[in-house]
Amino acid sequence: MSRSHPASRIGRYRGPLSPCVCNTLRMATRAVTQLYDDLLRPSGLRVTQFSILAAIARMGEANLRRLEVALALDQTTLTRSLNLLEREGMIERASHPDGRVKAMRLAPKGRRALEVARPLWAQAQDQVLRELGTKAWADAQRRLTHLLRVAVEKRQEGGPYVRRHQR
Amino acid sequence: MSRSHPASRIGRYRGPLSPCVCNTLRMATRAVTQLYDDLLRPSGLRVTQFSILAAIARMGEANLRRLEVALALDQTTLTRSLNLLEREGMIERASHPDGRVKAMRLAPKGRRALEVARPLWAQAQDQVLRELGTKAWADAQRRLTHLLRVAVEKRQEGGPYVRRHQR
DNA sequence: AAGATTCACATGCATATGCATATAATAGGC
DNA sequence: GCCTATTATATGCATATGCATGTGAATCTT
Repeated sequence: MSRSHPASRIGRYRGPLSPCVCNTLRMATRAVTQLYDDLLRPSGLRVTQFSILAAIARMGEANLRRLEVALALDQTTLTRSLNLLEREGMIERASHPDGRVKAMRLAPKGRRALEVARPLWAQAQDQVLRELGTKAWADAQRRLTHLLRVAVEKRQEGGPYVRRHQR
Repeated sequence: MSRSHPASRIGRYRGPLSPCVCNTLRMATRAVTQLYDDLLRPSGLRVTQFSILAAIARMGEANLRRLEVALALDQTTLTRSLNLLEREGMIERASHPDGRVKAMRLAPKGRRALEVARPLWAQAQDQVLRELGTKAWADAQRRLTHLLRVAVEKRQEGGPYVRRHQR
């Protein structure tokens, strides 16, 4: 198992891996994503897909705009992710009066997958919270959510280097 | 600028966006990455590339294994990222006694790009730390780094659902 | 109601990410 | 030294991500 060796070296490392907030977040996110994905594997869902399905389940019926807001995920990414989930039979289209809107809801297969995934997700969540501490995470979550809001607001203001296409 | 509208809706949202640690991390990481990338744009580097170049600069000379450990980034991802940086002329090969090792170091162009990028990175870092609070971030970083280590250790132990290829 | 504008979504392109596996080179055991 | 195991990196495949832009449908303006 050669792939496990560098892991053990990471395991021995002490001290901050990088002073960059973004890089630290990216590193932690990669590792945590792998942890969730490992545990979710029997459900056939990755954590990214699980999050989207769970969001749709919460909303009952969803479209790109609402999901873009709820998941802070670019619309163009969502278009493709939803197409994948639709091809897999996890979600299906729902009719909508506005001809522009592509409303989607859970399909039976998606509902079943979600039911299988939930307890697996809970395991991953437990493992992570045990390490972070529930209280510390509540605090971190507040701060990350605040940061998320601010970052989004900054670019909507349009800073000097935020290139957007204008018409 | 239609792309900015959903952003403004995210801006109005209050409360936790998701109870899932992984999803919260992913959302925050996406937003923060965009903030850094926006500011880094004049340097021609994305924050992912910046992190790799900075790591190589710290090491002086690097190979995949060392970077895999330092960046907690899969070796196969690094192979491709380094190829891109090499094609761009940011890094170059350095000779190495072990014929298997692909040692790399900064090329002049990479050194220059890094110098352009550093103050831009500092701006992004400042903006983020101003929101998070330097002290709170120090705490969060400790926890995230700990979590990273634990997540990596968990999969090196090989949990029930961690499929690895054996020979 | 026609024309312009806005809105919701899709597409082309490029990078980022990781799993499963392949390949090449070194190290070890005999 | 030879055969095998290990190590370092690469490749095939698939998803994730976002920028720039395209397309079609609703809305607004006059």
